[in-house]
Amino acid sequence: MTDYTRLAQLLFPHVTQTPQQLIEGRFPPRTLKEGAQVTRFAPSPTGFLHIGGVFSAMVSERVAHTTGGVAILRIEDTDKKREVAGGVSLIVRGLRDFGIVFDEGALGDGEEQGDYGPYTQSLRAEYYHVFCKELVEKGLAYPCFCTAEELDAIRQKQEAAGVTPGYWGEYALWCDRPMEEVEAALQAGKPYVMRLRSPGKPGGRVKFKDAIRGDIEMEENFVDVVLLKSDGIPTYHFAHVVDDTLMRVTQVVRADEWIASVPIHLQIFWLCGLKAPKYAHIAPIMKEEDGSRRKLSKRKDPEAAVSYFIEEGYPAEAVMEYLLTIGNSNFEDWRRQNKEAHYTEFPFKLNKMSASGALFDLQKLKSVSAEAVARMSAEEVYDQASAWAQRFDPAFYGLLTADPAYAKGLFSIDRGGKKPRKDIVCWQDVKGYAAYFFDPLFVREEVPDLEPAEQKRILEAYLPLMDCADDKDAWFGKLKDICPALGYSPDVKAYKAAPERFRGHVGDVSAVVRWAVTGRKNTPDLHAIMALLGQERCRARITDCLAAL
RNA sequence: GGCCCGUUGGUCAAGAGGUUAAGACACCGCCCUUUCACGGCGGAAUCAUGGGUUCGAUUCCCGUACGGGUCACCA
Repeated sequence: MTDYTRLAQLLFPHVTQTPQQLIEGRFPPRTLKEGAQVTRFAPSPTGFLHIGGVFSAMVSERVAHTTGGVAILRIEDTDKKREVAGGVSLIVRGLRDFGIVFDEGALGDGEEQGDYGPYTQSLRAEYYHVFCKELVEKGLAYPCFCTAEELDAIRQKQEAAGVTPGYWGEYALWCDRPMEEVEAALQAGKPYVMRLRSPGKPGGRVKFKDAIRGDIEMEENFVDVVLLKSDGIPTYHFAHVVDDTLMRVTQVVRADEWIASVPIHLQIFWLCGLKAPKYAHIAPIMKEEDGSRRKLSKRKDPEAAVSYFIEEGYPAEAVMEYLLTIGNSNFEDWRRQNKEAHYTEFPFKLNKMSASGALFDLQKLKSVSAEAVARMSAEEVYDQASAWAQRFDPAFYGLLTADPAYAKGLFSIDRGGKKPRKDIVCWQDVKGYAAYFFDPLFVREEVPDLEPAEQKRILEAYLPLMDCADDKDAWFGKLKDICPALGYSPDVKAYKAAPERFRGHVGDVSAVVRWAVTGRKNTPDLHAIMALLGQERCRARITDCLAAL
């Protein structure tokens, strides 16, 4: 028995399997069609879900599903210090709110689905140990008993000497200690971490291909990085290698801050005798502040929390479409050519992603959202708006759902044609948009242009003729009919040709009626509004108005 | 500081060694119109910078600047 196998036995007496057995037994190859990608979104439950996380999750999920592959949601809870209670369900629920669905992984509340689990890293300790044990046997990993103070001293020494900081070369104190010393430390029960015995050298080079950036060449890793922390839980680097191998991930999609550690990852894959997955490092969503841009941050930008978009009432699919336009700029063209299609039909491509981070543009989100709402049917608008109101504006929810047919009727005004209105950007806007349809919300907030006496003449002339059941031509005909006697032109062109001959035109007349009935100077099609409001309500409003004049 | 990445209008961006350098959002103007929208038409606005290579560079190469990332028992 060599020293290495003895050490491995000492370190991992509980490990009986080999990586090979795991790979062939518990985690067999998947049967997928040619080109299908297995991807994963692997968040840490360290706080609320962030729009950048949604972006990353969406890209992973889209890549998997547009290629006919599998999307995994894996929870990276190896940092127990930063973990937040309820963090997992926050993520799962948030993602579900946006319609991002995974085939395997965490479901929240401790539940999981899929055959390649567990999908929560804290539950996978045995697997990491299996791989680590083999590395020890091959002399590629070793225990390090350095204290935080010792590590600190090393760092200071390196800084003073101006050399690359890190646990490597002569600074790797436990790399070449005699077996007796290691055993003694172990016997003494000193805490230790497991480190990689890196074969890399300063100045060595590694090359790899990134799906978004193309070929990248970097200095190879020569640091004896930590594989297992003193509590036996792996670092990200090691967990990435083991998990993505066992889960049969083929395409890693992650934030570009990971580019710098690719040499470490590639080296661990190589030393474990494993094939590394393909990588795609996506640029983060940025924010502009004080004239410069920076990555959107959880800490500093609470408006980046997905809860913000939910509360404002942006339709989930609108947010997804916005993210898609950031991700693949040809999405917009596709959307214009496929007006009716669902966004999941768009062929998302990693290699069309931008290598530099896009500024989050609320203006653009609003436009995309208005566009998305305009595409919806009155039924959909009603369903989604009332679902939102139920959560965030119960009083309005009551009004909206008291008479569903009426509410759907108001949403169908100027909707569905070739040129739908785009007044509703998010569900929060609905209340303001529809207020005058509900007596409890009705107020005359704007002031009409005409004098009260003039308004009175018009309304008195119109009221006896008003019939909300008229069809549009008959309805407008009556407005025109009262024009001549009042001194207004029923024809706008005639008015414009000789304005001095009239007090105004039919548009001015209808403006007064509009104001009396809706309290506003601008509304969608007034005929449709009055038809929906009904004769009684319109008469009451005009009568009230008259009484106040 | 070392290493890596990036830089086309205000924003998102297409693009190719020779183009009038697409398109979208926002902005401005006009048209349509009973209001507002919607829609249509038009406008203003961009290749960070200095050197090369080339007949020709925004595109290729090198440097510079600026921005970003990373160098943890965090992910």
